[in-house]
Amino acid sequence: MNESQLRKGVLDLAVLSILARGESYGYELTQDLMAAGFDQLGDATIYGTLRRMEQAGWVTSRLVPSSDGPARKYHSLTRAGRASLSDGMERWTELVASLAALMEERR
Amino acid sequence: MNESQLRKGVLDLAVLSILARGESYGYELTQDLMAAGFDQLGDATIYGTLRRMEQAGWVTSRLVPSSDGPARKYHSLTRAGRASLSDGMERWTELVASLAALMEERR
DNA sequence: CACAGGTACCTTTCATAGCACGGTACCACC
DNA sequence: GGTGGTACCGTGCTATGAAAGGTACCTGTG
Repeated sequence: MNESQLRKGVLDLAVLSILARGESYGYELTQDLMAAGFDQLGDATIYGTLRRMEQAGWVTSRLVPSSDGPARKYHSLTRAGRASLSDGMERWTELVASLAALMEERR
Repeated sequence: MNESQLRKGVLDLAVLSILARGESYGYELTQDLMAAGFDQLGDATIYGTLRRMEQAGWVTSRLVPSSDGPARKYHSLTRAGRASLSDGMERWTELVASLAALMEERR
């Protein structure tokens, strides 16, 4: 059970949560997530996640040129993305509760 | 983000937690887990998990014939399995905290 | 000017885990 | 003898996190 397996699926929730605070771009998201405790997070993981989310209609993106570096691709939540976040948070909470119950009973 | 993705990695923790209460077998584990809130859990998932755990040295198994049904394969935690559970619980707690922080800040 | 380093994005490829599906086999009961 | 519950297993599919590599922009510094 390596760390990466634990992260599976949870990462979507983390990204959606950050985007719910306002638009962001891949590089910044990676930094934010690592600062939030998601260690050893490769940037390719985030870019893949964002691409999937855009295909699913959860986020939209716009390319914004920058004068002091490469262009940034800003992503914002759509209505569907917000719905998915609510839904995911609910199931996440249930999962946490289920596991907490199991771990509590252990001796 | 389907339910099964959320479960990735988490299932190991759930199985280890149950086994920490005492030995059990695949079929019973499946029942217990579904009762605990892990809906739509296929039995193949559990058998695969147990097989991986045995290969990893986290559990041992013994086949016990039954007079009122097929033989059962009982699994118990090894010392390494117990260590893995402790470790996993710690990282799980951290992950839950990280995500809680992210979800809280959302508007 | 060359080049290192930070920023920012992307693609290809791989390993893994959950799951659907199908199969085997034992036992009890009607 | 057929149905239903118990109990196990193998094969193939799919999604996803991650490694590895590549491109390109800009700001220093030598």
